[in-house]
Amino acid sequence: MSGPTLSDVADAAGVSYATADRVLNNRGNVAQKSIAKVREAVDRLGYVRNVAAANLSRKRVYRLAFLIPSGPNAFFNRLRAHITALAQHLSVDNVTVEIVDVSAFSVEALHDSIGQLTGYDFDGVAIVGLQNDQLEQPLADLRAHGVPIIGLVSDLPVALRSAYIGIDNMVAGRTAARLTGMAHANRTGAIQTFAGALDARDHAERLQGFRDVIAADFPKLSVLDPILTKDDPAVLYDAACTALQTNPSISAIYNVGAGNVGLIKAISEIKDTRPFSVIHELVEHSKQALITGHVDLVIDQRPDVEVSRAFALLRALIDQRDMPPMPALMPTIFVQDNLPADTLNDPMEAQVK
Amino acid sequence: MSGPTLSDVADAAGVSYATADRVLNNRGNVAQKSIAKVREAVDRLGYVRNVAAANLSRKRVYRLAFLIPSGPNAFFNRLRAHITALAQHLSVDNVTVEIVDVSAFSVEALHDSIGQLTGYDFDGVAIVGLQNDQLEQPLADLRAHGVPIIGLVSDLPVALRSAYIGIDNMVAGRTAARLTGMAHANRTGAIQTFAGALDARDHAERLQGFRDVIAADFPKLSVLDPILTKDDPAVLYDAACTALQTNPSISAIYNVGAGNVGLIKAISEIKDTRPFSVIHELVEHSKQALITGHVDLVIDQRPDVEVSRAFALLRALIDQRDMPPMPALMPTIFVQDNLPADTLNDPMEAQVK
DNA sequence: CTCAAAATGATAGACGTATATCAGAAAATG
DNA sequence: CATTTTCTGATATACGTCTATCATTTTGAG
Repeated sequence: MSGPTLSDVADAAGVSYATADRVLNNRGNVAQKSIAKVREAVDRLGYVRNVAAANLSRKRVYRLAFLIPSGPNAFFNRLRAHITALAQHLSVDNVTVEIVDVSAFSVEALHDSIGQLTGYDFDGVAIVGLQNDQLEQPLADLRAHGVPIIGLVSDLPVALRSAYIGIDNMVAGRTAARLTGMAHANRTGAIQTFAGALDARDHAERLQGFRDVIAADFPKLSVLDPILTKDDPAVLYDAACTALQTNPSISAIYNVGAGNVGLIKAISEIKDTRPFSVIHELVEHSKQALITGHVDLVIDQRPDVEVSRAFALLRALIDQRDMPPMPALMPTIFVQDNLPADTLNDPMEAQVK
Repeated sequence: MSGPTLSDVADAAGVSYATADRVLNNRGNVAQKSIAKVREAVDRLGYVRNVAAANLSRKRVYRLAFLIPSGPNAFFNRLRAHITALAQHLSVDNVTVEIVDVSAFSVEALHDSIGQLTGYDFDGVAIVGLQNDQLEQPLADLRAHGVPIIGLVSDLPVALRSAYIGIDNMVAGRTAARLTGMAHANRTGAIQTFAGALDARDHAERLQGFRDVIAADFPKLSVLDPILTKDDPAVLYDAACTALQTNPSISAIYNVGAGNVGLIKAISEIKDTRPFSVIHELVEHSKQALITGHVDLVIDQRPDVEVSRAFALLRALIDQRDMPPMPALMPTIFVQDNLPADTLNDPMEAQVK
């Protein structure tokens, strides 16, 4: 029924429990011959360590750290909220979480924060990363301490993390394009795009995916070059107002970045028919914009799913188990009708339910 | 660090471990006064039972049963596949699953199957249900045996199940309507609808949601009365061909039910521009239809998410824990660009073709 | 062959809970 | 008050693993 125990393995291998234990927890001082015998017995019997018993015995606690960009960005606040909410429920399983705030998009700050992690001994770390060589040193140090590292939302240098949890931004851009194209119903049009900065990899990828699909499948549409906004609502507001007044042929708007409060404000001030509008990340203000009809679509990366996966993955890595089945994350499309009911900006309120 | 133990609670309550244990596992033969003292101590110390230790001690196995409609329906095959896949990975946690096939949509068959569950002693049961009074008796029996019951995909009589996991079909219909409306870009049009049967609650609800949104927000569109198909691909094929030939004003198609193989075939045979097409449930053939461009949208209820929630929920119910945070399930929109990579194929599917 | 080093076996206590047994105390009954 | 009934406490064993200790055997080097 419930599988073989380590004693069974020891018996089958013809060694003592102590030796089998030495092999499994590689404590050293074991002859190669014995190691082989035990490994063979493990395979033959299909032994899997009873993690519950093991954790009970060694009073295991999973001390996890999440490095999240600080600042007013609503998406990261939502991410933070999901982390704390889930962490509270996982405290039953001896999981403790520390959220480390990192100055947004600063390589230096991230570098230092990762470096400091080595001091406290965390058992696993999830990082909203950057693709930058400067991060290699502290990451390698962390790894050397045997700490599993995963990239979250935005990837780290590939060689130095065990996994990445986040969406494929090219796919996100393609999805946005597909629906924008559909909404034109074979009419002609021009799509004004906005981005925070083009050296932000996710922004560039979304834009690329968007362009690819429009070019391939919607020849009557043209994609206007992105206006760069630094994700600043004020900049976005001004830019959107100007663009809309200057170019009456704009039939759609797509912002690959953040700062949507400004964009929504600009759209809400349009008197006649507004352009078809697509933005990213479902947060309180984008949700409201869907409901009030100022925006048509929100492409979301489901931070709740990402967070829950991050926890599961880190635990699996720490226990050195194999991972549960996890199909690739795909961007989710929200319209005003399939909005989740929960509040997105207030973690405390969400708890109450 | 890791919370108080039951011994701590006993001490705090001024009773013996044995008495504290009697209270927590309500073994009876304990004075009201003692019960109160223990309860108070539990609250005061914030004691939570260490489930891992408890399960270890009592060699707990979670024997779960899933009652799933049998037959060639691709969606339910996919559901089955997700159940077995996840079950395999949960075997580490002593979870065993039995999938009980039930003749599709037959109240009598479901009645009997539920009745038989009482014999084998399962620890928790998930049922793809029907809203029918006849089911109350066997469900009540099961409950009397202390077996948690949840409705999956399609709900059971509300009073007799602990929870329902599935999407709101009204929302699904509304979502379909919103996007169909968008795709008309303010043009006029007529939408031909299809349904398996209108006494199937999910079909009726989807249709209702669809109609509501079109009526409210897209006055230039009309919703044609549904053609009833019994979810039979052959019927659907014939009906779709006839409708499309007879009524050239059809600008869109929406099938709230199954049997899409037939519908897709009919659409693929159209020579000039095909109508905008929306169907439900991402399975291998609907995925292919998206890729080949015979269908524009697939509204999916994410059976993988449903299954994983079902497991988590059943375990929580069995352990009498409180549940992890679970925001309402919302229908997911797939276009050809945000398709999951994994194969949705399954053995049954091959036979149908 | 000798002696240290390396490897192995045997075993015990701990983790927190479940379950059972038995003796003894408190309460209810007449 | 005696007697049954109900309740309580004390204690032991088990679950599967980790960790540690100590004695013993095997191996390798000189």
